[in-house]
Amino acid sequence: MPELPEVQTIVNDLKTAGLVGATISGARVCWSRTIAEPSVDEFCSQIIGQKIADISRRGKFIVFSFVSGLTMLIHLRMSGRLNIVDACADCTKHEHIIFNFGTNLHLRFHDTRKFGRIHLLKDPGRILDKLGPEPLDEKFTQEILKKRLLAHKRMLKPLLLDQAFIAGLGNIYVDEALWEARIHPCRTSCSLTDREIRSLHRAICLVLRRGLKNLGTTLGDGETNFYSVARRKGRNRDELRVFRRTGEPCPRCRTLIERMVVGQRSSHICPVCQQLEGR
DNA sequence: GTCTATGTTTGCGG
DNA sequence: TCCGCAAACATAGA
Repeated sequence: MPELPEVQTIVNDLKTAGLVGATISGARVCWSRTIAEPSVDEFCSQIIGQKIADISRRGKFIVFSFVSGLTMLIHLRMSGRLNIVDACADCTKHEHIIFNFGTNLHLRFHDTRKFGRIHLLKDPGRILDKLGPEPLDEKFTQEILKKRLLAHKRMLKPLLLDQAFIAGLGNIYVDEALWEARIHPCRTSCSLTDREIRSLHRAICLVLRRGLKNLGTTLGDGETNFYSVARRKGRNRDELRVFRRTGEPCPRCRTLIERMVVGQRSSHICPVCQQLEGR
């Protein structure tokens, strides 16, 4: 599912495809709930003639900045995808929004589970300012992480998944980071030692950079999996140490990986490397 | 064919 | 403040 490395990969691919500088000539909305704001009618009329000045990422949002000053935010949620296809290509089953450029290309928003959302607005800060720090930004230091962890008394895993605490992490990379840092997901945020915080900070950066280098994580072959623009898969699955590896040996100590539910989310841990020990 | 787990976010109630 | 639960959906896999 698209987390920071997957969303960044999509943004990079959109830019490589040459979308910056292109002007949208119109949009067709096939599933209206995808458009979070404004109304579908307003969205379709306001998008006409918008020239793309930049494409970037904030947390798990794809950010289209237009020359006019308007911004389009796309959140893929679970199964959203952006495809650049020939304008003549038949419309496939889950293509909900189709952008035209007056060329032979289309940008199509494809979303099997229909949870993805698109905003078109003047002030993206209204949404983006609620997000926590960017983990790969140089301003995200150990000290910042420490200060934020100690400010809460919450279970670590749900806290790391909270986009207002830190932006861009999802279930896969949180499990991977906690394993790298040898910390149990049920630990309380304010109980971590300085050493553990330093380890966690490094681990978060490590697993995200690794995911990015491998162009994201595609878990299987299904429709709901991650694919970047042009349907390319990510190859980070082979690099995962614990996620969906229940019953396989821990790469560090060979103990079998266990699956447990933490904060209503499946979690994968090494019971020896990541102990709770009455903390 | 049926049942269940899945994963992101928001919102509600305790 | 924090937690659990449900909902928004369709699909994969048992």
